[in-house]
Amino acid sequence: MSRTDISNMLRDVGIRPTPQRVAIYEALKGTTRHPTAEAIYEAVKSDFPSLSLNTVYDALQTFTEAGLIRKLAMKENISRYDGKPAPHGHFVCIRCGRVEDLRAAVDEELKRIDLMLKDKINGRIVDRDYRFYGYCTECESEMSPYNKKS
Amino acid sequence: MSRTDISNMLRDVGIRPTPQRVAIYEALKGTTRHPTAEAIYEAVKSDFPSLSLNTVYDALQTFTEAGLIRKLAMKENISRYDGKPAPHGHFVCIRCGRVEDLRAAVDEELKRIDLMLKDKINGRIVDRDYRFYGYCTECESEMSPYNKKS
DNA sequence: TACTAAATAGGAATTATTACTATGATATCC
DNA sequence: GGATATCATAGTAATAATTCCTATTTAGTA
Repeated sequence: MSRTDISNMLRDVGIRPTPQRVAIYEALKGTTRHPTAEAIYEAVKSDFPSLSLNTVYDALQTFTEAGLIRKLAMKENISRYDGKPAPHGHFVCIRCGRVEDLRAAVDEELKRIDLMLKDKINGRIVDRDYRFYGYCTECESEMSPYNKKS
Repeated sequence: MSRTDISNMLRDVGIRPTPQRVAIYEALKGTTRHPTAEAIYEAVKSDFPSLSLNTVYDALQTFTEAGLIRKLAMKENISRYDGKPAPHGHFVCIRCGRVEDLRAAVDEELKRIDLMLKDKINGRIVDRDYRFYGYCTECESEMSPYNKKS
């Protein structure tokens, strides 16, 4: 998605496509790392030196309210952001902190589950986040008894 | 569960059962409101005036690490705590902020789903939180066109 | 009862996020 | 196309949840 495309898309949903916003959106879309506001700030700043962290927070909130991206609640109380607007699940490593999307196949299962549960839940659902916590494969191997650090 | 029972249980898992800790644990177990540290502090303080908020934070962390309770990540970046240690799902109202446990029947479905997904996920899972966001029934009725506030 | 290790509480420090505001850019209306 | 109103940016300061530090107290143990 080119910057022009992003620009048009933002205008379509009623968000004024400033250069900062386009760059912030582009940065978030270009990664699967679920970055923090700070990380996005650092990434965009390199080719946008005057950028303010406030602008990043403001843009992320604007995008979230428009449903273009989503805010992820993290136990460390530092928000992360996800460029994929459709509901999907996550795996969070409780050792290194990385946040991974679940594999597409798993997400398909979860979608089926949504339909199954929809009318068993009190209240009108507008979003969901199936979250798994554990040790990612990399941390698992680093923690292996044959590969202990300390 | 009496205070004596709590005391013994804490000792069993290697946590020194001080009066503060017992009262904090009791307060959290006695509610389904998923309170914040601050809320627990206020609740316990009434019959424990010398209590420090630090002690509440410390106790909650200790209990969480021991697997007795769980910490819930919230989008507002204010942690809430859940006295039920077993994995279960939540419904979060995006209007009033309340956090409800899912009905037992739904949790049963989710347990079955866990088994189904277990070996389709990379990494070793140690916990999960199926989270639905939406409007609780009370907020829905308050927002109804026949009952509009403003 | 004395000893040791850990818990408490108070204050200070940290830090993610928000609020405020002057300046600058963009869009709208004529 | 120019004047004007609206909105975005960026800087600073404010807010507030959580953590850090430390002297004092308490609980468990010999």
